[in-house]
Amino acid sequence: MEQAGQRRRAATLKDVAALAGVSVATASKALNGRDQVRAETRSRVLEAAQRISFTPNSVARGLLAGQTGTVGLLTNDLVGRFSIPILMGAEDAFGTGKTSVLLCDARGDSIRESYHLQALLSRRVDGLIVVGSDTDPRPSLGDMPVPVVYAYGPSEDPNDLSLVPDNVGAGSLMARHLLETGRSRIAHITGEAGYSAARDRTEGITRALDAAGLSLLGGEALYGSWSEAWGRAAAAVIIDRHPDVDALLCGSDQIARGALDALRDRGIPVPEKIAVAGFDNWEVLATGSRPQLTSIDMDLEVLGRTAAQRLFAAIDGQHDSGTQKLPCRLVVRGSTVPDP
Amino acid sequence: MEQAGQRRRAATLKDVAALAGVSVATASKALNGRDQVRAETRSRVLEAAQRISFTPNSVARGLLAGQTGTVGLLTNDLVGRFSIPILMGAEDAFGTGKTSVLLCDARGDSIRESYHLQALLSRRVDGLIVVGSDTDPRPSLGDMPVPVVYAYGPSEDPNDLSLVPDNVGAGSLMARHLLETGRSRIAHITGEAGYSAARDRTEGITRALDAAGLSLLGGEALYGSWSEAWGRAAAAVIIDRHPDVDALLCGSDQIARGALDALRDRGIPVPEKIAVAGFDNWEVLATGSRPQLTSIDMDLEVLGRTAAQRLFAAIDGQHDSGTQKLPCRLVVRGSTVPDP
DNA sequence: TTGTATGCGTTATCAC
DNA sequence: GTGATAACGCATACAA
Repeated sequence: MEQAGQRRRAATLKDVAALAGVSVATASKALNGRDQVRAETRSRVLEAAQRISFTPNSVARGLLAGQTGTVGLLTNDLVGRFSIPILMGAEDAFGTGKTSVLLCDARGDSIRESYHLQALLSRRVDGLIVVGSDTDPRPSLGDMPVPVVYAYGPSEDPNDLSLVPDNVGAGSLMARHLLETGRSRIAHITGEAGYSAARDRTEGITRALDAAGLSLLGGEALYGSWSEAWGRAAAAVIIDRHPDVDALLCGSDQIARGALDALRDRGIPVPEKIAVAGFDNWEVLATGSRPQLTSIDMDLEVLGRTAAQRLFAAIDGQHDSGTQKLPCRLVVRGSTVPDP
Repeated sequence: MEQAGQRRRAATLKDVAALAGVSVATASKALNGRDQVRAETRSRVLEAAQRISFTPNSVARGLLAGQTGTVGLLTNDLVGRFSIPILMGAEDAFGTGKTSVLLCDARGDSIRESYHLQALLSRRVDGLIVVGSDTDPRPSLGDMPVPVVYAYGPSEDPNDLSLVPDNVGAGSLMARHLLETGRSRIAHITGEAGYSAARDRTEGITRALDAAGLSLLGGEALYGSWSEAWGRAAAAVIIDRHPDVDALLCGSDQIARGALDALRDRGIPVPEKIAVAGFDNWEVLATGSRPQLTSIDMDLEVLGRTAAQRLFAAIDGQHDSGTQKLPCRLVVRGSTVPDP
């Protein structure tokens, strides 16, 4: 540890102007491509700016314009794997422009959340994206001085704009895939019934089976936890109780991995005898297994990007509201269809 | 979609002052707890601020103070699982104060990186944390107008301050654990040799074995890829070639999961006959397996927090440099020691 | 105790 | 084409 030499303060427009021998006004015009400046002057200014590596202070610019070019992203579960793709999608959509993302993780604590909210508001973000930790509706932030878009977890208030994955549709999509590939005795193992994601997927599955004149094997879904251990246990139960089962539709990739394990232990070939499918398309899990796992991808990056676009629109004055469902995508792998 | 009603602009100090019937100066003093203001006046101002829910504009404040209270976090691999804990740690350390994090993901593209860097600099961040996508040294950003701390992936320039996990130490730690629990015929399956993390861990392992008068089974590590498939394949090879192996020390939890699978296929009991261990302590993988996986946790959240603290110190003028290694932590589970 | 004036860095509006 | 000046919202030195 040593004491630092005095760090040079960043160059300002005044420095550039002085170096180029013009006024700040002219320097500003030259740098911003205004056409009321002589070519020779402009190049002189540009060169000066280059020389002292001038970077315009967008804080000052923001103060003047009343827009900071920043948005707040308030998440509640950064560790979970759902926030990240959303964040990336949003960052992507903003990144191409000149908007930066201020990230806050409230860790599911509402005290922390309001604290962070305060900080973001005081930083005068142009808008907010609130990312839920699950798809269950959450309390609205209420009336905010800037537009807000809720992503993944919707707001309870229908006057807010929320973007969520269409889990019901996802369930139907997967069920239809299994039906189309010749399965008819389909069991459904899923996570905690407290999660609307679990219930929605189950509903979608049930509907699709219904439409085909079928119902779930055993009459209902097996709710448990979002873990491999539960997948193993539930799969074992189902196999014992319904030896003629031909598909294990699992509520998450973790559960599906557990189911695959259980089948392997019993020497039951997948997908030949029993198909296995998951949700979330968590690459590492889905592509690491034998066989690889058919899954549903919620396209969260698209969701994040869409949220960013909607937020832009809202900042532009386009008010919108309600909970909008975004489609999910089926990813077929070897666990439901034999590899060629 | 409907046109929004005019959104009310945020309240300013002037509004508060007007409402309280004082000057902005007095209002400012009252709100900031300066003691040159009459108690009655202060309460009048506070009440006015409350009424119109005034939030001080920290952009304006930052312009004045020359400090924005924001730091940039420049990562190169948000999808990967290493950036997030670091980010959380940093966010945690900052969050308790009044610093906010501007997040940018360069996605490993240096064009994108310099673009984001420019944006952060123009936003006048007080400092930067650069998170590498792996532990290999990366080019320095060079001379920056603000302090920079490199986390996870060190800078090539020793004049920069870098914080990295001690992978050599981690390797030794794990090897010693295996030795202490009675293993001596230890094979090492790891990822791509191009990664310094792989080489460092191998080195640490080799050293520890050396100190015990032993060497790796087969004489050297098996380099491959960071995947379950490789873990399965390599484990199979080792078992065939060295039937007396008593430990498979794997370079990542994914590889270890593959190894566990291969052993299970052959009916070899873990840990009774062969111990299996991984690195990274990726909870979902490590706790989902049978038996659960002993692993090394790089304590990345601590690393992120430390990076934030170091950055604070640097902003305060405490210059520091060099690549500092942070200790890793052994997490013992059932794959090396029988469950009680 | 309170108010006036100044400046932070930038852009826009107006004179020149 | 160029330059002086006001304004953005706030905090502070200084005057009253």
